[in-house]
Amino acid sequence: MSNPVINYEKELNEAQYEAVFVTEGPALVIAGAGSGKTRTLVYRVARLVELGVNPESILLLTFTRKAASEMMDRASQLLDVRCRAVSGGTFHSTANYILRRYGDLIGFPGYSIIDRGDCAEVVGYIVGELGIKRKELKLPRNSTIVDIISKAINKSMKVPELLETYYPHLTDLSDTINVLAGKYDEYKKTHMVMDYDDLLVKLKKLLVEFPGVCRALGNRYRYIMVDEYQDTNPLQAEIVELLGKDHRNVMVVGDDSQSIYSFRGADIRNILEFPGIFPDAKIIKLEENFRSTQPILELTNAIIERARQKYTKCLFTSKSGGIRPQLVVARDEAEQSCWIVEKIDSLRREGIPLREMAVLFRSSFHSFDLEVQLSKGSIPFAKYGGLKFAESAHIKDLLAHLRVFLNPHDRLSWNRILKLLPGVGQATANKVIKWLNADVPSLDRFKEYAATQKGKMKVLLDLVRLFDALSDPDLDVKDLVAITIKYYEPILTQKFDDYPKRARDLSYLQEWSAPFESLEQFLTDMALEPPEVNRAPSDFAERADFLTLSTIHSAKGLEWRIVFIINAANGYFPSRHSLLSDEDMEEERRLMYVACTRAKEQLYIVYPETGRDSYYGSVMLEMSEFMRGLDGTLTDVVTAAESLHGGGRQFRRAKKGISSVKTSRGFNIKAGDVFRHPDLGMGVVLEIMDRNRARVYFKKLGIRVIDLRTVKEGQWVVR
DNA sequence: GTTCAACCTCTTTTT
DNA sequence: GAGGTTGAAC
Repeated sequence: MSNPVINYEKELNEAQYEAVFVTEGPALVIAGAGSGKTRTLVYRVARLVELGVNPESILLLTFTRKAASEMMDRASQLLDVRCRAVSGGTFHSTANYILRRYGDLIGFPGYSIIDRGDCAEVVGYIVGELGIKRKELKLPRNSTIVDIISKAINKSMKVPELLETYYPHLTDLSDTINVLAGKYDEYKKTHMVMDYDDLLVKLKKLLVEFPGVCRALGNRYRYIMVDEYQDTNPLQAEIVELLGKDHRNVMVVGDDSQSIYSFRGADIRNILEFPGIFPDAKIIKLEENFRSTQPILELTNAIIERARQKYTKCLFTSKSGGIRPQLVVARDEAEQSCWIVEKIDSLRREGIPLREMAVLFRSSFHSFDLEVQLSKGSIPFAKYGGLKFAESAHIKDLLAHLRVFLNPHDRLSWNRILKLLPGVGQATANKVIKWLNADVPSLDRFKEYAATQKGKMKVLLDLVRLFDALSDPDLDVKDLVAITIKYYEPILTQKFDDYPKRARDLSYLQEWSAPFESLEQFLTDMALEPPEVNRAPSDFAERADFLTLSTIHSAKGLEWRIVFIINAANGYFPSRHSLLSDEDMEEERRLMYVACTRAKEQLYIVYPETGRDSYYGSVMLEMSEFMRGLDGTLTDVVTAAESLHGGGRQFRRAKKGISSVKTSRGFNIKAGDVFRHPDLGMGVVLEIMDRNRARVYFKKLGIRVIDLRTVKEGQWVVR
């Protein structure tokens, strides 16, 4: 504790200082993008601990565990290690922590947590049990049914009511889906499982029905801070209210113009109505932007000013200078990817590390093409968002074995692992599970069953051997994972063509499991806060410096010197699902705002002029409507072809008139000609550089400069 | 009756 | 790519 006293006045601006020093009573901090929100929270944690508050009685609720743990690290550096002891995490992990202790009061003495995929499987199982004719009824996919059930809970609506508003085409199925929702709930109760929503629902139930527990928890968490409050749902708001009602030391921090999770039930009204719940709440606005340069801020302010809903603040910066955001028009997705790769390469050569750059997109599949091109261009990257590591088939396979080992009641996992055995399909799996459930299911019972089997069914003994190996009490979590991997590897190789990649994931999983003290903790954590990278750089050299690819949702709260936004075209971003609803379009706009405000120094917004459509083939696209009217005024508009290779110089030259050239072999070549090179394949001429050189875009290799003296006339196909 | 390979479609965002 | 569907092969 030898750190010098923190100089709050020097290190914070006025508004931040005020937020840090309001240590008692309710407070609402409206924090604009890049206004030092995290900094403020960190200093406030340090301040409270400095004042002698027990760190464990500070509850810091954030959107991801990583965010909480980074804040605690920074506070520790500022003050001392006591800050590491702050109770921090997501709403869900905090709910889990509390329910593990008090769950028996509401009928859940123990439980496992199931993810969205598991939920869908439960629904599928129930549909089968009830003998519902999927096709006849035109029942939507299981995952859609789960979405409906979850949305109903998060928006506090009844299923039929929700269907009317959000899924009008499914109102005919209202009764069926309602029945399914009921059965689904029953299943969870009898099998002792909770989904993500349950964690919040059950926590609230506990707080409401057991005032004593509520008081005890309020007493334990004397200082509550909630980050990203604009993205909480009404259920979460009620939980905060219940926990804080005695001491009222509740500070919520957020930005109404960055609310991007309404699809998950988040309600922007939470933040706007906070002063209604705590009428004496201090309202503090952080409006100075420390992140972006003036031209970027001008663009982002313009984007959000055009929103229908008026927001509560206006950002300013004292930073001047900086280059204007660039709006880059590419011919198609291939050219877009190609441009990004080249641009990143040239920035890297200028000495900017990859870790200072990010490519952001609306939907995770938007980056597929780019991922391929980056790999070809030897640019290492990590991808965030989209299908999670923990949700991929091979990881779920592996974990299912451990889940059965821990809890033989888990019928979903039994089903999964049995079907992995050769010669075992759904019918056999059902038979085994039925037999197991005729009595109390246990590993011994399974062993008994396997022993009686003959012929093909002897493969069940493989599983028995696995469970025997896992039963050694001296093994730690990492050993258990290692043994299971060894068992699973032959199945993996057989099942997946891309098994080397997946095998790497498995060893990564093994690494990840090492610090856990119990299998239960490990499995809970995998459901609640799994590793977030879903495509990590493959080797150690690459791990030193890599590019970030991320969905905008996963980029929340982060910043980079250079940001690229791709596929900024109507239908992609804004998403085509949102085009018909004003409300959804408003959220898309906020999403664009979040994306652009991630950039500190340079911002590139890229879109392709043509796209692929499964019905129409090639289609024309238009620039994202959030950029309309801002192109050319607050952004520079360039085409990808011009901009490549520091295109300015070549662009001028092209303008001067070299658009066609007579080669030394005596025939004319012009930009736009399609051409077949004997070694490089099909290409299109982008630009004639001089008498002897042209830049050509090859389908296979991207852009290459070729020597015109070497080409023969017969190779050209004039368009 | 059962498994499994080959085809199809569709792809928003996440704790 | 993952989930669903279909039909051949056991």
